[in-house]
Amino acid sequence: MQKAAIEKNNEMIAAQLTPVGRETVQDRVYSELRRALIGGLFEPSQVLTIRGLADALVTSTMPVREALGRLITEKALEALPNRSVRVPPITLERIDDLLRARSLIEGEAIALAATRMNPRQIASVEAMLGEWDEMRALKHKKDIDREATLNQSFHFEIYRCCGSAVLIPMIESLWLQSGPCIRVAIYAFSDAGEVDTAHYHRSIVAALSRQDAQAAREALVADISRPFAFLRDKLQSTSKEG
Amino acid sequence: MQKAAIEKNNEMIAAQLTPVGRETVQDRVYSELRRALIGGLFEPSQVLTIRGLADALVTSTMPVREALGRLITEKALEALPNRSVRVPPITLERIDDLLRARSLIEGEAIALAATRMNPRQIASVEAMLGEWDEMRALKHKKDIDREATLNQSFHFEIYRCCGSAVLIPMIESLWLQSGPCIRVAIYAFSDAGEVDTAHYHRSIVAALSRQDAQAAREALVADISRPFAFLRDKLQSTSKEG
DNA sequence: TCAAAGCAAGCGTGATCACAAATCAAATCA
DNA sequence: TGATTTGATTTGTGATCACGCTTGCTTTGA
Repeated sequence: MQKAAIEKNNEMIAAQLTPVGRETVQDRVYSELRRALIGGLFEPSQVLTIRGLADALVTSTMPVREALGRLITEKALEALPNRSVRVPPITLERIDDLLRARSLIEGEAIALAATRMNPRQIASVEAMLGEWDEMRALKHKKDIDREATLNQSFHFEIYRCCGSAVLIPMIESLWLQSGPCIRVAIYAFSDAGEVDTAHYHRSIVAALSRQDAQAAREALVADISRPFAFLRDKLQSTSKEG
Repeated sequence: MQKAAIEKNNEMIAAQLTPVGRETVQDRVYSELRRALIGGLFEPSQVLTIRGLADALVTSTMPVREALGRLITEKALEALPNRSVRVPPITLERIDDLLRARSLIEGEAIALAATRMNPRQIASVEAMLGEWDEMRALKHKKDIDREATLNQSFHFEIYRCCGSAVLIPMIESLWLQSGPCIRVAIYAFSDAGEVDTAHYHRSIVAALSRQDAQAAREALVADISRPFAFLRDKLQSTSKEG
């Protein structure tokens, strides 16, 4: 019986190769649409069609319609009575509603994380802060996409430490819902002049490293409130004009 | 121009007829699976197949697969790496996780509702309490399904008053996730002898009627903690035996 | 000239088929 | 006898087609 030898050979092969994964087309479509939504590539109130997306993503309609259905159930998209689907429009009530929910849930997640993060994990998110500064130093403005991605990684790296398999998907859903709104605010930001966003993130990391759950929660709420407050003002002024 | 006459005739017709609705097969399948999940008709860890459900619901596979996909994204079902889908199993961590999330979010919802409910709405949920007592008086035990339905109506009637279009879908998702777990506990309840559940609901209504948000939150948390705590003890004792 | 009817293109929905992966059972070999 | 392999059945996934609804434009009639 050369069972052991075969086993060893397989292990050698396994060490060289990297798993190819079994992602379905539907999963890729779903991920791509999520990315687009969080990244603000779609405008609020924009209507999406199955065939149009299928053409753009170079697949058939089948994976797209299932991905759209999933995004509708998590309120990232909206099903109109006409049976067409669109990106939810921005309203003042919705902005306040989203901010309240995010403060509540992400606040709880970071408070939990503050009591559970080990030094290794804290060092990891602290390192992201440095990477951030480098990027900012190099190209004074621009590259909003890269900054947004980094911001997302920063937040979820922390949230993952809260140890809740229930809260994290909810937070993802909230980011999905607020993505299109936030992006509108961010773009307006970069026109209106930069604000020191790094300051908030430093406060968060500082609170985490001394395991101060309450301070972490407050710093986080201040961080996520910023774009919402900006968007709120912008919306109110435009509605006055109209 | 007999426009006014035509208009009047149309109104008369509309008064007689009731809208026929435009629910798709997929929607019906989704609702039915939701009902089954919250009602605990499926056991934890039970595997569901598309064709099996399609046969049981007397449709084709298409509406079922889309409904399953939607339920998977809201974590009401679980996609295994084998690509089969099952009802999520019960674990101690999951129970604590769900209870924490529900206390947080439903607690916030009821606190908001406490400040916003008008006398009309309060009277409505108070009336449900009476209906409850009647049912309980008639058939001493039994009819758990009816009681569960009433309980669900009671809670969501309150939550709807919180005025948040973001929180309510999240609460629905949480009920969906905890449905199978809760049902296991409820059935064990009715064996172990009834507890006075009406007491908690009276406390909730009392707090709401004097607009005491904090008391309402505490009464609610006590109410939803009960089956979770019971289930928790049951799980711990069985794991000791095994 | 303008509103209403009619028509055509586009869309979502559901059914069916083809294919590949997984599962289970019988058959095979050591 | 017990582990392995082989083959048949079942399952999920994706593509395609047919049907009915919606929408926008043209045409018709007053």
